Amino acid sequence: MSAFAAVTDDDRLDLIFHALANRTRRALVARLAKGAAKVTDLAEPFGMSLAAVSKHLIVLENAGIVDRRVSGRVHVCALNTGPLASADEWLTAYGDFWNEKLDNFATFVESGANEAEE
Amino acid sequence: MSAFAAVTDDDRLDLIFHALANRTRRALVARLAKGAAKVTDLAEPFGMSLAAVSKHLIVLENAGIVDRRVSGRVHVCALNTGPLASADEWLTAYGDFWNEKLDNFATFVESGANEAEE
DNA sequence: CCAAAATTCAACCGATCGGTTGACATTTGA
DNA sequence: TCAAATGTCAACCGATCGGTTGAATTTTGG
Repeated sequence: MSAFAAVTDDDRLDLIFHALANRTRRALVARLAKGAAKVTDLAEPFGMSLAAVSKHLIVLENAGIVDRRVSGRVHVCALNTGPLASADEWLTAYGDFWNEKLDNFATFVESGANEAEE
Repeated sequence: MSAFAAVTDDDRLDLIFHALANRTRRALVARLAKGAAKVTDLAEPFGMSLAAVSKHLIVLENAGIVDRRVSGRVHVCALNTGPLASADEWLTAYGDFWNEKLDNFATFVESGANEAEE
């Protein structure tokens, strides 16, 4: 609720969905779901430079999906499920009607759907 | 399961999460959750060109989130919740352990967490 | 028949993405 | 003490993003 530089829900969802829109970052999330790990170990399975994985982790961190604890020279990363829950809430808010109005396109098609015609 | 140009789950999730990583497109999804609509009507609330909204709709369509029915010169768009459900499944697969190992970072911190040290 | 409507297409633009490499700062351990 | 380890930073690169404008295409209605 700060007066300046207000961070909106849209800002947060932009960061969260963008962070998840990359398979390397999703793999990092999947890996971290099994437990905390340091950057070097996280980078090992991927065929790319450490710097590249480091940048991916920063993207996840900026989205709030990953927490980091620095102890000495090693950075230990861990999953923060809060933002994942936010994304999940957004999805279910606009998608959980797959019970009531399931497939509104099909119903639209057979109803003649004058609503959308000019 | 075609032999050539196999489309993987990662490919699909890339498209879906990318499509949702933009607030205009999320607003379009929110709008379409209330019912099918034609492109011009969908574009009206946004302060941008029709072509821009058209491109956003194509992104959503390529992700499978939006279906399109062309009747004459109007294109009627409708939500397809399938891909939203896929994204939801991914999220819950890697996030629903917020019951059992809730906040594995906190537990990691106080446990000494030799697992991740070198 | 023909102008207007609906929409995409094509070209362009600056910004961001996802990767690289090399330099840098800090910490560790022998 | 000092080399190796850990990780980020900075600069760079080509590709993609998100928007614009203007032209093209198709369909409609008078």
